[in-house]
Amino acid sequence: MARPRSIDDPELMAKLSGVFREEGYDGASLADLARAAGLQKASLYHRFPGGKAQMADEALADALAWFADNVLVHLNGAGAPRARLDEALANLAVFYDDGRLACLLNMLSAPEGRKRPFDSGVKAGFAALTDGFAKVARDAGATGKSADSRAIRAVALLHGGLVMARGMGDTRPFSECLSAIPETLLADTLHEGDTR
Amino acid sequence: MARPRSIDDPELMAKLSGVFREEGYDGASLADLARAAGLQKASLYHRFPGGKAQMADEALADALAWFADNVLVHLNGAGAPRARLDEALANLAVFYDDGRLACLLNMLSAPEGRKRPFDSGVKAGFAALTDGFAKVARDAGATGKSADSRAIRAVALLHGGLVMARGMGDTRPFSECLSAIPETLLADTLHEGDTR
DNA sequence: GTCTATAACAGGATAGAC
DNA sequence: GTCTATCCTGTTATAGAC
Repeated sequence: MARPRSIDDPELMAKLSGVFREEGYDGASLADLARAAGLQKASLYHRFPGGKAQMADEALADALAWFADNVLVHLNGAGAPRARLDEALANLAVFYDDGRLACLLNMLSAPEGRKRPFDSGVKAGFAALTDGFAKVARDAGATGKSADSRAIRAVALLHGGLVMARGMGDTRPFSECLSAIPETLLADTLHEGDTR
Repeated sequence: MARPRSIDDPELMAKLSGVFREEGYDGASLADLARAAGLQKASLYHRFPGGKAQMADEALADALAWFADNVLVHLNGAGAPRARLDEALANLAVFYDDGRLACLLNMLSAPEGRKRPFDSGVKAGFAALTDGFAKVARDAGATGKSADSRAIRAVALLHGGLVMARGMGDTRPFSECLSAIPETLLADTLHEGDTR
């Protein structure tokens, strides 16, 4: 999506992503990133000539790729909508460590008109997830317009749950919101309070 | 809640809040804040001896006070649940400028264990809003446990909608999420797709 | 109370040795 | 490719005149 991606150490990217997810783009200093990576700042600049912006860029591309492989593939795949959705939600719970880890889409989208070329990646990430949820809703029988509405609400529940979990220092809001997503997307086939 | 609050220029606080909401805590430099306030950096330090942290602290206290006066007062007031909720949602739409302005609760909650004494304010803000929504749900007939779940989902919809709107540069997700809140809180009395 | 000026420091980024 | 050492800029913060 974003960059052709040369071969790079996945472990390194994971460490860098962790810093960005915890500190945000501005909050993450090169010292933080170097410490987490176990490298010197100059070494990071050898891997990322574009500096911090490139690190964030690749971290985002990495996350989007993981999303595509572990979440979207289920949402957009074949099979029963509810089963597909459960697979995707289970992997989302893993990705966000049950609400303990923030989302790069939120952490990298702060400033409005300024620099940051992340905007297109962030936008694409939200759109891809929304589309995936919408497909599940349509496959479950929702009309196109209703499916779109439900998908937006589902994405908002996911990210709102993450924001709440981080802000309150409590992962329960995230769990609550995740469990609300099936009802939100598939209300025709599920009744509130049923066996789940 | 946070500080006794000496008499301070509301206009100044509004300007500073705007910078924090747009740039985030780390992204907001003193130069940004001074420019927005129309003051010199040293003047800001005269008003806020505690520096940037105090500015953010007071901005948050300010926002919480506005919330209490314009949102919570309706949610926790008397009258028909739906009418109270509509009042609160209308004011929320104003506060967030229909999704164009981010929420301080999100912008100030980034780092986990670090410094930042905002955590208690952020937590209190989420809790107060959740409690207000829960009260509306209970008054509309929901059981205590169901009301709590619905309230968490409503808060998540609100903040998730804001995150989406900012990330996608489009206010429609925010509007969609706002309109989903009544259904979420009052599902017993409203059916999806009714006249609103 | 607000200004000009500046000190003290951290952050991002490079040079060059190995 | 990774290190040590360093530069330069922007940032936080303070001193002192008005």
